[in-house]
Amino acid sequence: MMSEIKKFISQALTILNFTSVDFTVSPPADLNHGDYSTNVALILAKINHRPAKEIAEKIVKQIFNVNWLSRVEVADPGFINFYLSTDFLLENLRAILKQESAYGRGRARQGQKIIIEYTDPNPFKEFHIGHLMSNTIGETIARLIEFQGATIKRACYQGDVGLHVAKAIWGSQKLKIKSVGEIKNWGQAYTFGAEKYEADTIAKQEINGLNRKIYDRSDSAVNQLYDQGRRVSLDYFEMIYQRLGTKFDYYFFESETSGLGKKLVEENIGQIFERNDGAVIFRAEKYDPQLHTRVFLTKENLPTYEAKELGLAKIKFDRFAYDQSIVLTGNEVNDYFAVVLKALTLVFPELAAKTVHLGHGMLRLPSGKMSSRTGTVIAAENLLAEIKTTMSEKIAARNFKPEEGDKITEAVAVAAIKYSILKQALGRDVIFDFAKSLSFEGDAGPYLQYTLIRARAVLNQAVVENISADFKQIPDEITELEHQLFHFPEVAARAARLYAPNLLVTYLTELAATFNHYYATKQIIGPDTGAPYRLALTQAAATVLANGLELLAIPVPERM
RNA sequence: CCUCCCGUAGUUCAAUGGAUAGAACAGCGCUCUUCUAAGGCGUUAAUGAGGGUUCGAUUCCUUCCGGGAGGACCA
Repeated sequence: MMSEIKKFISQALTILNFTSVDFTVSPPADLNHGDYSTNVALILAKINHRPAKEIAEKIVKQIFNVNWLSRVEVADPGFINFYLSTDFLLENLRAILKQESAYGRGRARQGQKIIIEYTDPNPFKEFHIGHLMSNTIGETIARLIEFQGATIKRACYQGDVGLHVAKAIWGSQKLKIKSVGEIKNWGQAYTFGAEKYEADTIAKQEINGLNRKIYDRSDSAVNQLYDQGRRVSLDYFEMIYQRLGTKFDYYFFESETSGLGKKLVEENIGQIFERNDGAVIFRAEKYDPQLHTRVFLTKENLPTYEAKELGLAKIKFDRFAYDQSIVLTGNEVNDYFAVVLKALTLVFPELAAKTVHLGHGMLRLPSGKMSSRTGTVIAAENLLAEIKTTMSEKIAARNFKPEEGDKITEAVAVAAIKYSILKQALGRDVIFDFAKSLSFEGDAGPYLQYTLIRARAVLNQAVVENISADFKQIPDEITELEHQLFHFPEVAARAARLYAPNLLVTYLTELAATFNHYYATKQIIGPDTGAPYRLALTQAAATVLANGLELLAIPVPERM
């Protein structure tokens, strides 16, 4: 509808002999100002030295016989507001009931092949709340883009070689850990190894030696530990992905990108890269003063993460010939990813042009940054467990059977943490407030779940009472709900275009509030003849909430 | 020292250069003989400071103040 309105205005401008200008048509922040609003008159006012309202009036007079608009009005200081007609909005409700889970789909990415990399935990190390954050955001962005018609491949890139692996294996040897089949023992082994590496020079030498053995696989005892630890880690990650609703299509490992990365750098020494003090470096500041020099091959002739990233770009493309490659990481690597991307534009210009890097913020606790190096790391699993424990007390009051109660706590815990991550703009840190996340009131994941479950409860009750949704008896006044439901596809499209899940979260929260208000003020299954229409509206609201929660990858229990 | 990101109610967050800067939590006061009160209704409260661009600035530019991240052989 936005483009139709834009077209009407352009035509009006031609008829009125106004110069064509760049103007916007968009839903205003406040739906009381119409379903759409344009600033065209404000822009023309200056050029034509006439009051904006006068110009707006002239434009409005040129717009007639549009059956999907109920009115077009001019508002101070010169906005033109467009209100959709009741008939049009009712037609949309019918469309929602018909399309169900497909309602809201867009075509902005139709036919595109997109690969998105996120989560990226390292085997042998903890899957901490930073990974939880990356997974949550990445999964939602993947779903948003998929909803716009793209073919999406989800990728996870994992560091299965390198010093952290040597630290973990060294730790497991020193601690004489017997059951290396348990993930928690590996976390302990890594922490021990990492501490000693910093504090003890002998340990440091041993770990460095071990690192070489791992790299060339020359020691069968080490190989056995390595293989077992890697498998345990990967299996464990898989269990978490299942809880969070992610299914990866591709797994890439540093052990496979390092060879190609190294080769790509070596082939371009003298042109793109240069030798310096024994290492091979890339002077990115030569191309952009905001960038800096980074090492791609160390003195030991080992590829750094930067070099591996070049190899990874190519390996991804060979696996899936993408139109776009999205890489989601923590924003602490923003500057350095910019350097890598610059190098990539010189090595593979066509791949670099298709690559987008997104940096998300950190999940912080009131005590500060979590880090696996300082030992204050919080495992994602522990955080979820903590939330579940607190919640189970609340759930107990509701007398669910233990099995269902556990399902509910799981779903609500996932919703609580995911919501707090997704509700804010990408790139901003999330201060995780236990008390607030556990309160489950107001602006939170469980609020959305609760609202949907409640709507469904009404619909179920209607089945029991044998009343079905219908459009025969339309009320004189429709509510804000009908308007909001219409805007869902636009919000989903915008959230996808801007990689901004928070826009969808805000929309869904507002929609839930509107529905809850409706629920509180109207008896949906009431004694009057209006029940069928109210059920249709309830059904539509439930559908949009469900579709939205699906995009956020927030599970919805049957009851709560 | 340099680069990047960020400063919005007491707190945690929103806001596509637009209209009266939205929520939630905390506080105060209401609200279940009706479909789930994890709900609804009311109420107090904010753009770090100064310049600039603009019809219009939380948003763009600039200076300062404050916080965070990064800056050669880890990632």
